[in-house]
Amino acid sequence: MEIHQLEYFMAIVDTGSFSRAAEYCSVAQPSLSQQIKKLEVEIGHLLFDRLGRSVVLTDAGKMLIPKARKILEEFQGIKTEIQADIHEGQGTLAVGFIPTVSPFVLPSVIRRFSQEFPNASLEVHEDLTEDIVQKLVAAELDVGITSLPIKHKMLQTEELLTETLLVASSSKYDLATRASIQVRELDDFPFIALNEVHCLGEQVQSFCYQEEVDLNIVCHTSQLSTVHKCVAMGLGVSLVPQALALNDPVADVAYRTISGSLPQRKIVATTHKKRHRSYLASQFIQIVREEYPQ
Amino acid sequence: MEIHQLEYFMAIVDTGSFSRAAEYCSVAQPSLSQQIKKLEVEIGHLLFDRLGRSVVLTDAGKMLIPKARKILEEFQGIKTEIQADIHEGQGTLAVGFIPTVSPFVLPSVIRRFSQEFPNASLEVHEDLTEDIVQKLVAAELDVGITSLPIKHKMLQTEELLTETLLVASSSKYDLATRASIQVRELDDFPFIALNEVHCLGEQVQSFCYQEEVDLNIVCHTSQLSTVHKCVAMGLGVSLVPQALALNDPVADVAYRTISGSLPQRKIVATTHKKRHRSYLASQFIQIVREEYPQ
DNA sequence: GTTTATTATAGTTGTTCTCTATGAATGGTA
DNA sequence: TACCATTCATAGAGAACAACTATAATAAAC
Repeated sequence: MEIHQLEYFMAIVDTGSFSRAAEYCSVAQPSLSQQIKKLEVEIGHLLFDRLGRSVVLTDAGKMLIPKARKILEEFQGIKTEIQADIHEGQGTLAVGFIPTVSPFVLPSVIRRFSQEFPNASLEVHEDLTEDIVQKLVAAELDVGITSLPIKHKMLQTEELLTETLLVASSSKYDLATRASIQVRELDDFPFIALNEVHCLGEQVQSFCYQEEVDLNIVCHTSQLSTVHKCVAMGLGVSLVPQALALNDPVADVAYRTISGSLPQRKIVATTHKKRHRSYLASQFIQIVREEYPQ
Repeated sequence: MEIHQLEYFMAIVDTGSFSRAAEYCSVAQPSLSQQIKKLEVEIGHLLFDRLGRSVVLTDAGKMLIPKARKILEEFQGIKTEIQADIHEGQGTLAVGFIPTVSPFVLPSVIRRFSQEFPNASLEVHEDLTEDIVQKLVAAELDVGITSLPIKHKMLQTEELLTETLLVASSSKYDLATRASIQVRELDDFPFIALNEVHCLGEQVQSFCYQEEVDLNIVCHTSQLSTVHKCVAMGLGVSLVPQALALNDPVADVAYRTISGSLPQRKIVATTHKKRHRSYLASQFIQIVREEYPQ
């Protein structure tokens, strides 16, 4: 049973004749006769009685009408419905954020995305870079908001912004009031370090290694907010993302730029090279770009 | 867009791979790839992202799933549903009776038919032979219960029974008590004639013409029941179908057989030669055969 | 790096749908 | 009655399309 056979059938029903139906369907009349015959054989009943001058439906034919009409309508609808669904932002989107980014952007991004695409279903994961990479490769995530470097050969990155790392220091230390801060000076103060499972922790460490600064680490913690609190309590200084300073500034803490070689991280949208980037994904990335505190 | 394309699509969705889907559908994998590509082109969106090792649905693909599933289910159902409908007596049947038959058979036939085929839709027409013939030819009726002759070359008849016409006479006339009645004797009594628009009226007339009986007609009426009442009132005698005597006997009327050449009419089921006789039609004819008073 | 698994591409084969031409039958008309 | 017009069915040729085989390209696993 084929679609065009049902189309021919309904054309005959509507026009009341094989010839007129053939014209309506833009095929030769014998083709139509042949296809109807095939349909009749498959269904096991005659659909029409051929009276020579006219054709009339058999009971089986009458029973086929509503079923054929329904299927044809649905067929008709498929293409346009999918276009419409995509156009009106239907769809699902699974995104991942690294924990050193999500607190500052997730709330506003989710709010805007939900407003702009109320029909979409958004699924947000907060994971370490490694897990995000793995999920992107496995297509469990559509977009990952991470920081460079992303090394997997199946993934591609699109730069969103370059975020400066600021020295955060409570007023307890004179760093907070220094006119300019050199990297080398960091080892004069106790340092609150983020655990290296975070890419940010790794980045700070490698930055200091490059700059030949031997940090005086007094505390390792696995959450950036804990680092922040420790700094606020005057337990030490740290290097924190600019977004933290912009988003959650604490009264007694100064956020200062380092002179000379600037510690930075690149925030990127990571996607699978081989996967088609959906409209929702593109829009989501654009929203992150716009909502990222700068 | 074709059915098999949707089948291939769903097979890939279910198996998670082109290769496994190809095996499942018993086609070569390239055929499947090709058909999916055609489907994607027609819909205007990729349905799957090919990641090499695995394939994952795009948004468009996800949207297609419920629609494809629905259509395939309906397609699956069509054939069996029509078989089932026919088997359980679904369908419509339009039948016609001539007025000189319907009073005696219609009620019991309709009752039995409705009991045996509660899902069927029965449409009963009561018409003169001429109209029944015309409607049968135009396929407005499926079966006509008429009396011979039926002359139209597009129609065929199936004999149900041969019905004897009886002399009906009230006790007012000695016909009622005569041991045997000869045709010739009919002209000794006033005769109540049925109008010749009825085939029965025509048949009585031609019978008498053949037998060279010159009827003494005192009344023409267009309803058999009126004839009957006139006879009961003693206005005259008449020739009436046996079924009338069996079904609606009146106390003071005798129904006698004519000796010698017997006036008869053949009751037949008339159908269109070129039309398929439906199960319901066959069953209906059988019911009429069984329920006809004899 | 090699192997295995998977999809895409190319070219050929085979099926099937469509077409033209013609036949058969009905219904109306001279 | 005979003829003409209309309509559906049949037959055979051609075209379109889907299937196949073989092979390439790619990614994941060892």
